[in-house]
Amino acid sequence: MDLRPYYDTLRATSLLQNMRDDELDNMMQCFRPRVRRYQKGEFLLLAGYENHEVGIVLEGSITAFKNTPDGASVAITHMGPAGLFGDVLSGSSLRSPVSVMAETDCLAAYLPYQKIIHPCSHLHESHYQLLQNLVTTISNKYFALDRRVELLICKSLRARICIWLLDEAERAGSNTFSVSLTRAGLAEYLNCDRSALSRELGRMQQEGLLETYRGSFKILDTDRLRAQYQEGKVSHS
Amino acid sequence: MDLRPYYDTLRATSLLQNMRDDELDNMMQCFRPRVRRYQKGEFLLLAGYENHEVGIVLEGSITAFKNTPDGASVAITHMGPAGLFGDVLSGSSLRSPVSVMAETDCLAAYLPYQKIIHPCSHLHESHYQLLQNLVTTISNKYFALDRRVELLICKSLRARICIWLLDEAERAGSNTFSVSLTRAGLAEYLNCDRSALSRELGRMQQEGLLETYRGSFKILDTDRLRAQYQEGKVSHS
DNA sequence: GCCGTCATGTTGCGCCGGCAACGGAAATTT
DNA sequence: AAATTTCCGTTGCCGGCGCAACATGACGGC
Repeated sequence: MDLRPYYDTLRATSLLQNMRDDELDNMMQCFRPRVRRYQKGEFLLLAGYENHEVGIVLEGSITAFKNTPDGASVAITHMGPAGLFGDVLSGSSLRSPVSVMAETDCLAAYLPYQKIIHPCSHLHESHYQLLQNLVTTISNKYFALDRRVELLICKSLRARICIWLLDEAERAGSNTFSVSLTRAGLAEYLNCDRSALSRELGRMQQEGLLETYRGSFKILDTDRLRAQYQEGKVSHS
Repeated sequence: MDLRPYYDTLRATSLLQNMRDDELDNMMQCFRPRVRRYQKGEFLLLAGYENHEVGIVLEGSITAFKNTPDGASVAITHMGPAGLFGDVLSGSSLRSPVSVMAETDCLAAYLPYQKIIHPCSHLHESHYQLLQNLVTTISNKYFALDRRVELLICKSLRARICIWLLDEAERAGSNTFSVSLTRAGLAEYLNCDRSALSRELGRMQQEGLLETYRGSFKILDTDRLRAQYQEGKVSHS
């Protein structure tokens, strides 16, 4: 299948960013990516299986989640076009801890990992870039997870909220920002009960630390937030 | 410096495993690794700085830790000869979240990341292997961290202990195993209070789930352990 | 309009687990 | 072997937060 119509999408991925058309031509010729269309609800990747392809979302959106052993499932990420999945996994020989499902009807392309890691004899300069991008992508996912751990080990809910607020404000580059997360979603990320989150946010508003309505937040006192984060850290004796 | 005396150590790393002598010769010639000796207490890597080398411990041992903003520090890992550090970091443009310090007098070699990712023109087959190893190494670190998150999001201490026990038993390939962790260390990993850990382990012994003395553990009822892990998962509503 | 659904706030109860303090065993030092 | 330090278990206290239950308002479909 000809992927030219999707070159802009490909270039939007962290793996293939800034690649020229002719470079992409070469790569696609070399990789011969598998392309498949999925209906909403179909699985693109099943937990428990090995995987040796890097998936790229071309159209529609997908969701990744873990199956908890009792049958329930916990959402991990949602991704739209230019989203990458299976990237970390394909470099490992482990079985996938996550499943990936089509959130809407969607289209995905798969690059064989072996071809990425073991480029064909007539190497192009761009292939080095691809390798570097792969490593960078995985590394960045590692650090994102690391940040999550940093958050999770905080013993007080207040501290976790503070971290999240400060992080989010930094990302937005402003003390006022809004997110698409629902309260329940935020509670899940912060690993706490939804009502407890509401309660704590309420308290923090009373104390004049911030204002919030639905998905929008406004930090009023950054310094005090930072201070409160220190207190509620780990300590455990 | 001639690294031949350390080839066996190099081969013990996940990065350079199974490389033949002549392959290592070629690589060392290509990489010209920096080698440095450190005294106990010296820093091999400082938090807050970028890093673009992969460090390999040749002699002695090192420890990696995070500086918490209030000056304290939390240990992350200890590594002896053939340990790798800075590997995930070097692929990213981020500043290091961890510092690495010499735990004893030690010797370390550094491979320049750019040379690893961007092999010289006369490519050797072994270099592809190296690249693959690099990706695999980073991926594995990712999944180790992922496992940690899995553990941390369990709301009950009991569930966290169960996961840890089951994981450790699987790793040991036996229901009886011992670890070098101290109780305090285990408590830190499980993100709980040391006394709370003792209390819970005591209860679990009373219930006939396991026996433990110091660093040695013996699982008596794997099934019940697994069942208890299910109950104390996330749920949050 | 009316009704069902979903997102959010609120509140009382109860318990898990953090914390501090102590005592004893084990390991290490002198 | 005495002394010192580290490690581990135990226990009482009580506060944070999970949990369930309910109320409210926003949204959308009929």
